[in-house]
Amino acid sequence: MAQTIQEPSARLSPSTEDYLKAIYKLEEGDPVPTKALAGELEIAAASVTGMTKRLAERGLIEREPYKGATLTDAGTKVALEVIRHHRLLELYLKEEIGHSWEELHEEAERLEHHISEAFEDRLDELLDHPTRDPHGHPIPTRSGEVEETATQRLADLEDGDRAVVGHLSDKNPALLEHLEECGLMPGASLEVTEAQEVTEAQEVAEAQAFEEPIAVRVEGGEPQLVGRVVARSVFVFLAAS
Amino acid sequence: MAQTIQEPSARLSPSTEDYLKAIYKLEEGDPVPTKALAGELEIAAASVTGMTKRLAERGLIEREPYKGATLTDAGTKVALEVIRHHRLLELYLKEEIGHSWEELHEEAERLEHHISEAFEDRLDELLDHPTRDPHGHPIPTRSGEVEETATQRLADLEDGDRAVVGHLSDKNPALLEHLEECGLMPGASLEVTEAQEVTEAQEVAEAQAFEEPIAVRVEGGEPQLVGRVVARSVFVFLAAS
DNA sequence: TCCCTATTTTAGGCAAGACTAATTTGTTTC
DNA sequence: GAAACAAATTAGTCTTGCCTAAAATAGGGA
Ligand SMILES: [Mn+2]
Ligand SMILES: [Mn+2]
Ligand SMILES: [Mn+2]
Ligand SMILES: [Mn+2]
Repeated sequence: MAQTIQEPSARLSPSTEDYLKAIYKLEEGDPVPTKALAGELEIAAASVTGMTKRLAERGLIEREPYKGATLTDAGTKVALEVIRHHRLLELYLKEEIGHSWEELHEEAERLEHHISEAFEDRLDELLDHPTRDPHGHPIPTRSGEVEETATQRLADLEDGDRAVVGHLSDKNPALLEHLEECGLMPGASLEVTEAQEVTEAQEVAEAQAFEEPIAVRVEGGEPQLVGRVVARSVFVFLAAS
Repeated sequence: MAQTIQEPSARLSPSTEDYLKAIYKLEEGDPVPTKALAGELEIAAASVTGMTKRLAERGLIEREPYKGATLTDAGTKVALEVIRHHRLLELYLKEEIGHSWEELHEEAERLEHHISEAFEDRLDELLDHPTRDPHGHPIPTRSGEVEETATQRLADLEDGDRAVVGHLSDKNPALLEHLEECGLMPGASLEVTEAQEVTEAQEVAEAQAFEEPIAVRVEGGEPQLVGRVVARSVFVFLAAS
């Protein structure tokens, strides 16, 4: 019970930060169950029980046995700081260092725990105070504000819909390569067209790779077919019709 | 005894890497005593005994009880890799990110353990395959070659000696600031002059800060007085007279 | 209401890396 | 050669984070 408040200078462990980040990602109003957290972190459930107890003692989360974990304000603050590090790093590694989609995530996943606040600030300046990472995820501000995120999937749009790409799933690097070639990058405007407008050769190729394609025209380009699996990993802001 | 050889892919812990680096730094032919290592790492001697045993089991060092530790070839390779990371990072942070002398060392000390080989290669390219870090320390090549290091101190030169600055002690950031103002940076050519050539006002100022100054003229500049303490932290290559 | 099952927690272990206190060893000195 | 002292090692603990196996619990379905 005696929730130990320690000096803020003490660096939290990478493990601690990853737990808080994972809870932040999974919580949507209600508490995150042990098993969900275990899945996200690829760790045994029993280990999560132990760790979350310690996090609760430190005042970073609230824990309801058999229910799940919720971030406290302190915990949320840490999570957002780590996410800010992660996303600034990803953008930096992509833009300035030239890392591939493949390398981006892993490198940022490690470095996010080890850069100083001064480094964070330098990156922010150097990148001209960016608001989105290369996947289109919002970069939290230093004070913890987060921009809105798209919830609609490209795969769920209908003929004639116009939209702007918000963000892309970052699960699969190969898919990101593909999307880059298609011009389906965050910020791109697009329109869902009729399937007929697409050439047959392309149709065959796409159909082999990914079933049930959707026809899309990215602004300034030709109409093209995009596989449903692919289109499901593209999140868009639907334009008011 | 059964010295476990493990797959090279397994990342070594920061702690392990710091031990190897410290042994590399302290060994000069003969084994590094427990106490010396404990001092360098700011860790209790008993802890060092325990850790060095484990390092020996892993084949990274050789350990002679009551004598000390020596790096094996495998251990040396790791030490040089970490040092390469450290020095590339220091240069990068100074040149591209704009870190201060103060921030340089600490940041590099952490990040050296966490960057990927791909990142290392990118830094190397971006910096145009540098051979020296901001302090003038040689950057080991990927294959583990290390350039020669200066051993003579500016403080020990005599009137009329000419020399080129090799490297600077990296203990004290404030001192590095001072040296930068004096133009005493790695690569600078200099000449030790007669004390009389220096103005009296400067003499007084310098004498207050650091006793028993030495008179130095850096190429392209005016003669100036440099405190003995300061001059002791500047290592030079003496020019053949 | 009772039982089944998935989830969660408890119990017990382990490795890494640190600590302090006690003991041993090596070395120097008289 | 014994005593004294410094250095090193051993012994015993601690914390963090992970594991597996066993026990407990919550909640839905019969
Ligand atoms: Mn991480
Ligand atoms: Mn991202
Ligand atoms: Mn280090
Ligand atoms: Mn250096």
